[in-house]
Amino acid sequence: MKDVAARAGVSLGTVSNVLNRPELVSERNRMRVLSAIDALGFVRNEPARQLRGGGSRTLAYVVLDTANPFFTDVATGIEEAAHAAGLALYLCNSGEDGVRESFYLDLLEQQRVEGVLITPVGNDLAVVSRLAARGTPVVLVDHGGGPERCSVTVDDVLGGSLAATHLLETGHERIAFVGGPPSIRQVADRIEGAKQAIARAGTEPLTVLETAALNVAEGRRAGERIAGLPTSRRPTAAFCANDLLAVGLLQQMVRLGLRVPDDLAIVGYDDIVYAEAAAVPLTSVSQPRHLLGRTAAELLLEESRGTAEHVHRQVVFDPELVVRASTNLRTRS
Amino acid sequence: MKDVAARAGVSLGTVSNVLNRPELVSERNRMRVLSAIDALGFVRNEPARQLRGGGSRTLAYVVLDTANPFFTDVATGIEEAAHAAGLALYLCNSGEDGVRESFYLDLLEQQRVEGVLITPVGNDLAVVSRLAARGTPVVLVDHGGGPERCSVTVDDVLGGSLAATHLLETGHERIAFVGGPPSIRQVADRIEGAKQAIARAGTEPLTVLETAALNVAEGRRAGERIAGLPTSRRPTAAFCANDLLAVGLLQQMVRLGLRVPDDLAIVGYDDIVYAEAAAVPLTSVSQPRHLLGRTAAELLLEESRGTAEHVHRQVVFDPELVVRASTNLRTRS
DNA sequence: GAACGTCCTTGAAACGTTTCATCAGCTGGC
DNA sequence: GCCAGCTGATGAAACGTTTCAAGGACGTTC
Repeated sequence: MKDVAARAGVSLGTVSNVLNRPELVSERNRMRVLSAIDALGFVRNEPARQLRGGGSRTLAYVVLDTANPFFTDVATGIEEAAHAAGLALYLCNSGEDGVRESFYLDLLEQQRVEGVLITPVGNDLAVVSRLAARGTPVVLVDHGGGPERCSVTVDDVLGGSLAATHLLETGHERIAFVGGPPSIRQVADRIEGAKQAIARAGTEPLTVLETAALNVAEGRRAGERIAGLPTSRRPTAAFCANDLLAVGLLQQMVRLGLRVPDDLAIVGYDDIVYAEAAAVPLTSVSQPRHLLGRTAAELLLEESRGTAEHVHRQVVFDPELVVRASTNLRTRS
Repeated sequence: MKDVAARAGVSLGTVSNVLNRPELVSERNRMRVLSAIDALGFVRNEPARQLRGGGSRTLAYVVLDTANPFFTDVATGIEEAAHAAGLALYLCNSGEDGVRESFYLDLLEQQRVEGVLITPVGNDLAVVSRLAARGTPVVLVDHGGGPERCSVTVDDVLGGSLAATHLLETGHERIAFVGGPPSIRQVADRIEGAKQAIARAGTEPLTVLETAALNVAEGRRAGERIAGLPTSRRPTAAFCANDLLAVGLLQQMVRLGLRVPDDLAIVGYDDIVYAEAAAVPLTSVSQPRHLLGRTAAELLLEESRGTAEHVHRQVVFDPELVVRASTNLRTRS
């Protein structure tokens, strides 16, 4: 910047004014400074700027798993809102690793970002609380955090209930839940919702087929277990904790010669793009991913800009059921 | 930091030494400083640190599209290498938007990151060149950029050739390519490779079914077109520019009552996790995504740390064919 | 007991901005 | 011709670190 000032024949302060309050500078000097900047290829030094001025104009989202399409859609929603407010968004991938998560949180705090959005790895929010206590605004995404924190979630109990209700209405009385481990809050809530709906209907209680993880391979394994049951005890419908499981389950059914939805109806969760693209398009519980992200970003902006007393809010969205061929007998070819 | 020094009863310099060269400080003072840091909840101010010291210990990857599993896998590879070198990785999503891309590049340059990895939006590398010319190390990912730049790519001509050769070897003589627009370098190269293989075999020339984009919906549309052809002119095999197209094509075939691979064999590209999970598991050309990312990060580190004369390298990986049921008659149920 | 090392600690300078009080030069009014 | 008021430019201070030359305390050696 010193060089720019020298080349334009003005003082340091004037260059700074051109950059920050151009209306205070005369036309002539503004031009000279701008052309000097251009000629020298000058690039503002953001760290120095921040040191003096404050704001970093940057938000960060610590993602649980970038490989999961659900989270990347949420991230897109966040970015949209951030961009509208003139802020940049950095994505950090914790990869479900608590150590990496806190590594990134430390870094972001040191970097003095304007605020942090996070889908935390576990249920222990100690690191997050520390961050917030020291003054960095934090919003939890797809994870509740009590009244002293902003959060945005989707009602998983309702989602479970929607799925089970739909299966009951299409005539199923023997329903299995496929998913796990139940220590994941989302899984537990979805089971709970399904159980409630079934209790209301008064039919046979929900069977839970626990899986070790929420991926395609586990879905296939669950498919083997279901197919191995005697017809009399085999469920006529399966509600999967997410679409990856549902896809695996569907694939295994086809392989073993069982028909979907005739022999087994399937409901997934998340409504990822591949759910519709499956050979038998999957009925799935859809979450407003985009809106989830956008709302989270807006809460964060509100918290970070709100001068003094900001009221923490916990926003809960409702999921929706998307019915497709995997449960709908009439649309079968 | 001043407060910490005061509370510990030492000078500023000593606090800094505890943080950066603890071996120079006496046991007693080190303890006092550390406990003062703890008590005060002191967090290093990274911008100030950078202003004085230099390095930002941060890399960034400007991703073309975070919703595409291919790129998130590449990102995972990058992160692994960055982490091993003690650096953090920020992900920025250009979302195939040139304006956003250059917004992020500017920001990263101002932020003085150690280096930038990028999968550029278009073929115009002007912004990238400017960045590099000013001294920020840049590595292109999945995009070639001439000898004056480091880049990491996969040989798409070879990939196209592998796919076509496999189809020829399994007895197909009427092969269609599904994909587009051909202005995308990857698409053009894959067509080129397939054409070469077919020319070598001397069979009927490749038909190209151009699509407007590389997604599932376009795949379904292509499926309609293929199914609509009279049997005598209908291809017996389709090579799709990526797996999303292949998934859509497969789905449409099933819907319209055509069998895969009997009536139409299908080969996809990218080998995304959903390729294996399709109801008829897809044969696909697999790219070493993880390795691609790791190598790119290593090149960047080499360039950013290499003191003076760094030789730009263009690394090209070979793709591999993964054969599954969508082309392999023998494994059909 | 003086001279010399070793080991720690210190204070000041520097990094590249922004901000702010001050000042120079003009214009216009009387 | 003088002064008030205004516009625009200026230089210095400040932001929170790191680094480095210099100095202090203490122990060892002759």
